[in-house]
Amino acid sequence: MEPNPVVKGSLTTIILKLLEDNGRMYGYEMTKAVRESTANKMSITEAALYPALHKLVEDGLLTTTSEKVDGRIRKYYALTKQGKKETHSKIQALKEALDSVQLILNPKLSNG
Amino acid sequence: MEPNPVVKGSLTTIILKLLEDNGRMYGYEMTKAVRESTANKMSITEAALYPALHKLVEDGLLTTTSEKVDGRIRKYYALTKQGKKETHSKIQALKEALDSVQLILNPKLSNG
DNA sequence: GTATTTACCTAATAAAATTAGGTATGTTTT
DNA sequence: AAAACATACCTAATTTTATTAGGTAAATAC
Repeated sequence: MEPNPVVKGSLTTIILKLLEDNGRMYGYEMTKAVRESTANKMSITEAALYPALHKLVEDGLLTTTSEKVDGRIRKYYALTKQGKKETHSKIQALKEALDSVQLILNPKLSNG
Repeated sequence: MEPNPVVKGSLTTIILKLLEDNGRMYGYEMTKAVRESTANKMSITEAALYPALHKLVEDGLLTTTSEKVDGRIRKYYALTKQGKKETHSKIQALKEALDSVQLILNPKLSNG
């Protein structure tokens, strides 16, 4: 079974959360981390991931450093000070949004 | 506090869910239902809603009937047979997607 | 009679993801 | 050694979806 793409609009926040938890990561590592933590149910596609990473750097939320490991280039990403600040509020906002959708999918039956 | 828009990509499934629960509804009613069931935390904007409804009709998942109530037109929407079928799988898919994001936001700490 | 609520809608733009690739090195399998 | 798979980066074109920013019109509340 192919893993499904992650919930739309959540990618940026997921990246920030991964970096908050792990300090620094490279792109390919993030795709594996998501597949693992969701038991292969969801994945982030590289075609969505890399542009999102570049935008976060552009917006000043991430910094990047390249390293050669085993003959291959890795671009590590880490949160900037500003990135750390915004991470908290974005995670909070996403959690609340998810909770609201849950409320709609599991509405209160209480009318009596 | 203004309610936030609903999680991106979830609108179509939310519409189907509302109609599954309520039999038939009109657009404006759906916007109120979402605000109510989320305690005014989330709303669906009409600018997103109406095009989404029209597309669902076009795709054969909804039918519509117009009624004049208190001098104003209401366009009621209801699930077609095909709409009912697809509703189940779309709700299931959205639930799994939400669960996966939850797993990423609340990762297992279990490494020992 | 003004504001708010009900009730529908669209056009232009922006944001985000998908589709569909491409490049290159290292590792494993046959 | 060739083929397949995994690692690791990337982009261009398109599509999907939502936002911004309105508009129309009738009923109701103030």
